[in-house]
Amino acid sequence: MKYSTRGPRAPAGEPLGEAGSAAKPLVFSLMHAAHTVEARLEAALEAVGLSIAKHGVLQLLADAGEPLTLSELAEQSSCVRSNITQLVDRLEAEGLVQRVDDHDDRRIIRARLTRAGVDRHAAGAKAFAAVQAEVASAISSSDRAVLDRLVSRLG
Amino acid sequence: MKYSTRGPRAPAGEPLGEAGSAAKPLVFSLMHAAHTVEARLEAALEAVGLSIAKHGVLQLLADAGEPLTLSELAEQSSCVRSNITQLVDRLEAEGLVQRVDDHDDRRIIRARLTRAGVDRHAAGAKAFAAVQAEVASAISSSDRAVLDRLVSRLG
DNA sequence: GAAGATTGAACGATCAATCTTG
DNA sequence: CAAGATTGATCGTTCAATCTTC
Repeated sequence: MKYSTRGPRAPAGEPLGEAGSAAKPLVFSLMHAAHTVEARLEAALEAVGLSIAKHGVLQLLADAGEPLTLSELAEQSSCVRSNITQLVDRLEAEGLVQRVDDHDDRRIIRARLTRAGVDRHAAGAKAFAAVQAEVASAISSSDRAVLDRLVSRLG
Repeated sequence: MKYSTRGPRAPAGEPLGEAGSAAKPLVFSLMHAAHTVEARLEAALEAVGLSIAKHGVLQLLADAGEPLTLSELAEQSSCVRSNITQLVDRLEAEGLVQRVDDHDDRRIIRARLTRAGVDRHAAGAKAFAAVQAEVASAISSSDRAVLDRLVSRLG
């Protein structure tokens, strides 16, 4: 979910004395930062007709360089299979991917990038990279180190 | 959206030479950290029968200490009004809030915490605070300062 | 007409249940 | 029965269109 960016307005048992240090809980700072970045990614991708989710699937297929089964896509996206079913439905409706059957195992269905899908992915990757660079430039490498430590402690 | 936690497997133009420093783009580190925290919040709230969104609304009502109009809830939640309409539908169906009409202006509808809503909010706030404390304890105050700077630069 | 709320459609996500194939 | 994919339900979110009331 898109957690509200504003923390509790008047935290119940707010410990006074930290007046100047803006005691907004870490949790909110973190989520606010992440949502800001996500919003930028969404805006950049929207300009080329993609969502983050769609770009994610196209990226996986482009990286693989060959069609992937829907289960593989689900696993690599860390989501459930039914999610991919629907995402691929929409991508297919837009003509960006195509379902292809496996002739050996008829349970298996792969998603294949179409010509349009390859093009769209290229545009998406460009937009995505631009945001990434923009964000990276706002952050010093020492800040980055802190963030990495944070991630590893939280993960 | 719940952005995939894993960055690009083999970034296109990956600049070699930073081998040891795990060159996963900042963007991914940040979102991964945020999603980890969000997942913990979700799990903690689920245990008391709440989602992050529902807890958010209950929190606003509890903070206000009085019924709020649906528009006020939407504004303070940074979401569109229709979102609140449906959220309040579900909260009302669960008996946690109640819609109350305004007798002066018949367009206005307020959400009021029920007794059960007050109790549920208390449980949610406790669960929420526990996660907050847990996260805070994993982070030094100097790291916190970095994160705050990050937020302000990104916002 | 503008404001407050609702409804309907769509997207992205999850879960449970089902269908088909192995 | 397992595995792969789909369907249907629900949640949270947005947007566009509508209804009622000011």
